[in-house]
Amino acid sequence: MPELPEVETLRRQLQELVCGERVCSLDVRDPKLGELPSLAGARIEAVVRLGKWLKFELSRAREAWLHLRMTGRLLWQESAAEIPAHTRLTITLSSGRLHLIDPRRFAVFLARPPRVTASLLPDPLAGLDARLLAEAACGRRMPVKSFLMDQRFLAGIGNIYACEILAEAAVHPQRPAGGLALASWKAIAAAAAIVLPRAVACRGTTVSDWRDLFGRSGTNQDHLKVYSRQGKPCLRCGGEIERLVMAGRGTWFCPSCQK
DNA sequence: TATAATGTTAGACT
DNA sequence: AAGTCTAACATTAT
Repeated sequence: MPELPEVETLRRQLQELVCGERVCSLDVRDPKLGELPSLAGARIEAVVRLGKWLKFELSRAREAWLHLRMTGRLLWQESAAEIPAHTRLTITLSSGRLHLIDPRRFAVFLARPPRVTASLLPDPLAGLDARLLAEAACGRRMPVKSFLMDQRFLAGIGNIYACEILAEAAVHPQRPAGGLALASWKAIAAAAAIVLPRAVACRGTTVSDWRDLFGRSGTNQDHLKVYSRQGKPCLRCGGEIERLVMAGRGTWFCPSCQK
């Protein structure tokens, strides 16, 4: 579910809310989470994002890593309200409780850094560099959409934002990444600089179940140009948005605008 | 009932 | 060898 803008939304809200707080207890409700870090007594010093990973930096050089995968979300509760359905983990702090809610149960929570966190290129929210993109894609025949979503190259872009960035850049998702001209990479970098910060400002895209730390929907769904819009008119040319399947994922684009 | 869903990855195939 | 595709994970919603 959550991509870079959604995870960044949580990071900002957490940083504001729980920094300096001490962990009272950790309540594991789903054994599938496996061995969990012993966090009780630790103080949360910072919350950092690496791609779609959230890293909690704790006192005494401890840390915890969270990846929400498809349906994971975090919910902050200050009162002793009922524990929501699909809660897999509850972290109790002095001022409230943090629930990991995750119907599909794909999310992972680790005491150590995951095997692969570093991507080749800088964080997309800091701005993509056309030259670096062209260099990283050089010689690759993989489609540009797969390239944008490949966390080894770029960390944080998932299916929604790959589709939206390519629509904004007017680049066809099936174009081989290695064959793109520098002008196309410039268009993609410029598109990402519009799409991603706007999605962060909107607290993410709620097309089904995404909610922020306080249970509120995001508003970026109002800005989607192609995602999930097959058969609807392109907002730029009026033509029909098409859907195809790439690497098993729905892929939406305007065939007349995106070449 | 069948299909698809915001992610990742192991294993098969080319 | 490198790149690409499929299935699997588990559950809900249409």
